[in-house]
Amino acid sequence: MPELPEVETVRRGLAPAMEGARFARVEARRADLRWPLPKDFVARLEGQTVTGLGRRAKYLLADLTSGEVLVMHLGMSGSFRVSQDDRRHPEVAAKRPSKDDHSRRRPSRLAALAPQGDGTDLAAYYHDKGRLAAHDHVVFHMSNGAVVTFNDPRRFGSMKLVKRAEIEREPLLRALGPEPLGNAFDAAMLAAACAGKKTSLKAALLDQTIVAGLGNIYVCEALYRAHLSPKRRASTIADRKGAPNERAAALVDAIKAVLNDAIAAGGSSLRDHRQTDGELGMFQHNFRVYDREGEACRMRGCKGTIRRFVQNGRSTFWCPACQR
DNA sequence: CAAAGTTCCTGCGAGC
DNA sequence: TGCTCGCAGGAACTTT
Repeated sequence: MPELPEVETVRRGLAPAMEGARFARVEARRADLRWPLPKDFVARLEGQTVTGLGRRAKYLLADLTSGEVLVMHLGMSGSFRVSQDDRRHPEVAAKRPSKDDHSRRRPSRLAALAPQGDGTDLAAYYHDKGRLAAHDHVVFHMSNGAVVTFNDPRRFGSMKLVKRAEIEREPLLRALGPEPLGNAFDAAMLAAACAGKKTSLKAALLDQTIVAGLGNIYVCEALYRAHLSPKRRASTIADRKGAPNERAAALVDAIKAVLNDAIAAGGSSLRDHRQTDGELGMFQHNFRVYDREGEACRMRGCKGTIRRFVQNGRSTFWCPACQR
């Protein structure tokens, strides 16, 4: 699923559920996502409060009171879902008593687990396998009643705990290029990074060490908006000294515009991406080339047709008529 | 069949 | 010529 706009959409959805809340209980239902979770993963999370939820490129970063950072990546098919366990509120639970309600079956466990009275003691309420779906690998039961569930069929996603003080040295983050929506990302920077590159412009934009957060969809869309061919050599957006030309400026503007548009639309929903409330992202309806092979180019004055070809093992969609 | 991502490995060319 | 070194491209991971 997830490129920068989808991850940012997820971050915004998770923030109200997680920031300022404590991990009352954590379930690691699979020990292996992309890599094995640390053996003490649950212990290092439970009891910690999330002081902030940030994003770097396609990574989500949850700062914890322990001084560690929970680094999360959605891979290709990962998604987070936030639900509210209303049974933790006695007045709500009382309105609909049920013989099947797990909370009624566990009074003794509840009492045994009730050291604090603000959520931790109610953790037993949350355990409800009937609510879990296939590929729900990690579940965060927050002290505010929010239940945050990580689902990832392909398990290319990952979670890792890193000390805040060592975050700059973290291998996953260390080599990342600038944020495409940040001030550091401009025509001069992009041109300098592409100067001397023998690879294609498309491959350069997918290279997370040049600019961090773009993926296959938004690279295709940005190149289209900038009228630049994905086959063009990356070095041709710079002059011989590495200074930016007009192509670099157009490309930077196109990248920022398409990412901002996509974030405003809640990201793109193809197979797996959902906003954390389960709503679909909407930006897929605004794709101009991605997955539009054979359709007429919609660029003003262009009579071209959108084509697809495989580049570095991945589908590239473009208009050969207006992208040069 | 092809898929929104990242890491690891191999092969090639440049340069010493 | 031969040997590094770095870059570019491809495979692998997994499930639907």
